[in-house]
Amino acid sequence: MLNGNQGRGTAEPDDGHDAVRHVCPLNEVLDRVSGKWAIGVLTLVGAEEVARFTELERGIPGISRRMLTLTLRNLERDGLLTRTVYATVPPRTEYRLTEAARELAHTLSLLTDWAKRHQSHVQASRLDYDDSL
Amino acid sequence: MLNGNQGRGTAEPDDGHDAVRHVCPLNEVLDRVSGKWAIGVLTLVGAEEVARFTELERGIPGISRRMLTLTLRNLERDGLLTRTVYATVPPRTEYRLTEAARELAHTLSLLTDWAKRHQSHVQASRLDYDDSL
DNA sequence: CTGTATCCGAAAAGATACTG
DNA sequence: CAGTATCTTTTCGGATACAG
Repeated sequence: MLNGNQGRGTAEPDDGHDAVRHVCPLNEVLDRVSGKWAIGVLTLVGAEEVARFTELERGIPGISRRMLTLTLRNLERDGLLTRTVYATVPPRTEYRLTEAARELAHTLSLLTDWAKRHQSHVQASRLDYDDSL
Repeated sequence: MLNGNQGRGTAEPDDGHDAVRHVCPLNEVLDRVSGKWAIGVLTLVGAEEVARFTELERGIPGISRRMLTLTLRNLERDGLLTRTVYATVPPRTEYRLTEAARELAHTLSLLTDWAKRHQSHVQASRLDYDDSL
């Protein structure tokens, strides 16, 4: 902890090169859920129980196919969701949260609570700060 | 929520341009604590109760002055820490967590718990995934 | 339908030098 | 001591085209 050089999350595959990582567990989690789309994907798959690619694409306005794929792959790699491919024509792929991801989602909801409790404080603080410039 | 186009955190000042933001509270929080150094700074200031600039610089190996400054400014702007400047020579600046930040830190510690509980699962999943490539 | 492959611009972070 | 200013590098994400 407090080791410095904590890598931030990325949607691109992670080589794990950054030698001084993997030390603070908290940054580890944050790496997993950071990235512009991870939370949205996690939340939607969780809400649907089981989700298909195009369904996610439609459910998350603004996401590109590339980013959806990248985000899904990273979450799968980290064991947060499973990917099941049916070799039919047309193909069908199903995504589901793992139990670990469901527990994570629960913990994250506590963070959401914090955000709701303090959102006016944060907003006011920003206005103050920006005005004082 | 699930609105798409959630901006990710940045250490650079945030203009708030990204029109479709500020909708999912969770992404709001994540924006605040993302950035490579935010958690480290938050944690160290919290541990010291009151911290000075150089103290933080020494306590967070690898951080540059620029990034320390940017990170501190963003946290201050969001009302997560206070900055008190004493116009002495040499100058002295003190940083403290706000109450909101202490509550945030507590919630984040629950995330850390998740990370510790699942870190072997995640690690194994990654090895599996990478092997299968 | 479920992806890949490329290329490109934007944004985050690092290096280095300078200052009240 | 506590920052700024500038420049460069690295990483992330968007756009577009193509494919099994």
